Amino acid sequence: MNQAAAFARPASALRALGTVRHFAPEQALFREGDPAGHLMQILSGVVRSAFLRRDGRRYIEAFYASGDIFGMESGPHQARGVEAVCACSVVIYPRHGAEAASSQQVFAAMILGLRQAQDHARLLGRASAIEKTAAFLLEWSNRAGHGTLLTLAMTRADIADYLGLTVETVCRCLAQLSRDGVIDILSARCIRVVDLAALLALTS
Amino acid sequence: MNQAAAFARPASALRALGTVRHFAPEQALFREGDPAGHLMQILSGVVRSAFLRRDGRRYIEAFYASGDIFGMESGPHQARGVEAVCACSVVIYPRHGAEAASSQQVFAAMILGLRQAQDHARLLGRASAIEKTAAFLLEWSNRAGHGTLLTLAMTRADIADYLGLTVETVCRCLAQLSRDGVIDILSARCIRVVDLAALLALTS
DNA sequence: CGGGCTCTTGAGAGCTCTCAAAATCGGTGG
DNA sequence: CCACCGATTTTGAGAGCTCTCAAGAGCCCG
Repeated sequence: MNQAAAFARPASALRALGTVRHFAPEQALFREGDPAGHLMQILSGVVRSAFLRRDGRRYIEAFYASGDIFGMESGPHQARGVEAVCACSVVIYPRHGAEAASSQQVFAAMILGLRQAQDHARLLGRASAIEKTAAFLLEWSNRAGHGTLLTLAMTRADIADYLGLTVETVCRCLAQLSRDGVIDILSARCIRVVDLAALLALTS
Repeated sequence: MNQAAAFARPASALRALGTVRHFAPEQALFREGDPAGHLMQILSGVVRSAFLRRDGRRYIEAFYASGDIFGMESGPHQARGVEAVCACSVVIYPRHGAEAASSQQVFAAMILGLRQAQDHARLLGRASAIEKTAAFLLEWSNRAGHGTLLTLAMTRADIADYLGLTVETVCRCLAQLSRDGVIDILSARCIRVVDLAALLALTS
């Protein structure tokens, strides 16, 4: 999963083709239904890819953080909005140019994206609320490297919409994990993983 | 979604590199943890890609039918079993040879696979049992072309594990759709779609 | 015709959602 | 620096949806 970090370095060839842009929290990277002929790579910050259902509920397809490349699958598909979760910097390049310049890299990013989508589907399909919450913490624990201190950029609502739960259920699960001594909730956005093994045990 | 059919024709260049094999119902196309250095394309029949959780429950990641290409994402990832749902024929070729011969085609198949995985995740994340069931019927309705008569190769258990539901819930939802006049259950595996618009309305 | 598997239907339990309200946090202006 | 305000987070109580457990019906195959 942290293969993503590998893209940060050899991206220089790509980087030359792209333009760096900065976004404020909640700002849209592009509008729904944008022609979408471009790839993006996160330099810093966190971004979310979200759908809005007819019934008003939101589904967050993925969070993208430093090093992540995405946008390969966009096209005349379903409208999705990509927004900054916090202040972030992004490299944007035209899709076809990028593919030509570094198809190998784009290919690798797509395999990674495919695996992540499959993992996400498996998580949503067959997991209890507590398991989903544990998996979420584990995912960001891996992204953060080996430190046990997580600083979450997103709100509980973001987490809930990513896990297919409600805000209240996410809160209750986090409280449960805290009560069980698995995590330590320093503040709402700052969580220390106390018992990594217990989190792993909740993941299948 | 029926872009898949497009691969059936220009696949001849690929086909020359691969070997055609036939499988009996329930037979494994390869074992879990197989080196997995190959791509596969379905010629006929239906195949499923499944995980077994520690708690014994099963998760079906995807069904593959005629024309579908898969195997791009396999690697030292998570063990999954790929089995024939019914008697089927498959072309198998070494992954690297195939990539070299027709990277464009493999690339397109991966984009398709990525979108399908994302669609599946969205379905599992934010949909009621009845919506999931409707989406499943719609998916196979699209695959079957414009006819309204569906012949399902898989059992209710397969459908349930694909949708993240139980067998009983799938039965109840199908019965509900039948009672509402949306579908007509001719036999367990043979369903006629009576009101396509109603199915679409259940999909967001 | 019998046996086993799949499918269907019912009743009750459990988990998550909904609705509601209190507590906490972060930023703004005095 | 402090008080205030809105947004976010947390906690509680009850409802609803899906699951579990159970039994009957239908189907295929020997």
